[in-house]
Parts: sequence; C-alpha cells; structure tokens
Amino acid sequence: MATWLLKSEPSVFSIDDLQQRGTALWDGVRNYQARNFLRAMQAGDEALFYHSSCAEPGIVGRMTIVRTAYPDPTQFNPESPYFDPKSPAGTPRWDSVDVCFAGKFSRVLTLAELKAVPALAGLALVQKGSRLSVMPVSAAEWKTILEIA
DNA sequence: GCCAACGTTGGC
DNA sequence: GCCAACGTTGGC
Repeated sequence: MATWLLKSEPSVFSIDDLQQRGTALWDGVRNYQARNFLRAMQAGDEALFYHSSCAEPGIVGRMTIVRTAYPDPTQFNPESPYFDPKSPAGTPRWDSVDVCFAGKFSRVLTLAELKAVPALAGLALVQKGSRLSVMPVSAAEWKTILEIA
C-alpha cells in the first residue's frame, strides 16, 4: 500500500465536501508529473487531503483511493474550467481517480507547522517553489504526520 | 493583490 | 534543442 498527498482549493472542493459526498472523483489535475502519480495509485492506497490557496493552508484529513486512474471527463467538457481542447480523444492526456472520505483531523496541520518538522523536510510540499499537487508520501512521513495530527 | 517560482508553448 | 515569453500556482 502506498500513501499520497493531494491538494485542493477548499473554495472549489474541500474536506467537508468530500465528507458530505463520501466518494468523489478527483479531477482537474493538469500537470504531467502529478498525473503520473495519479496513474501509479492502487485501490486501497491512502492519501492526505491538503487545502491550498486559502487562509490556512494545511493538511485537513485523510481519504482512500477506491478507483485507479481513468480518463478525467472534464478534459472533454467545453463547459469545464479544466477543458483541454488539445487532449486527443483516443489517448486522453489527463486522468482522475476516485477517492473515499476516511476522516477529518480535529485541527489543521498548517503548512507553517509542517515546515518546522525535520522528518518532513523531504516532502515536496514543504520545498521552496514546489507546486506539485499530487505527491507520494513515504511510510515514515505518513507516520510522522498522523502522530502530530 | 503581489510576486516568486514553476511548467508549457512556440519561434527560431 | 534552446530559450524567451507567457500563464498558472499558491503562499503571504
């Protein structure tokens, strides 16, 4: 089982939205490195939910991957902000996975706090200039994060 | 709202 | 293949 971290802007899709819906498709990833991580996910993998571009950026909960990568339907929808007219119909560029709510932390593990934890220094999230929205989390990092949650 | 850092595009 | 220009991300 692998572990991951996924970013979302809470004004678009928050941990509370996921809690309400139970299961949701994770769409809108438009970066090749992030997409490749989506494609590496297995059903049963676990992931952290991170709120970005908001008043208090940080990790807010956990989820489980319940369906492996499949073509992100928004890339073909001209009405969607994620529409990609250049994505070939035969070999779609962008993928989604399905995720299931697995818990909301009692507090936000803020980015500032995470940056101060030496054991998390290798996490792409805390590295300067990193904008990666889907990233792997090592077993040790996962353990550290759950311990401070 | 600002702006640093990054990824992508496209001319050459 | 290089690299300047551009658009986007995301913290502050």
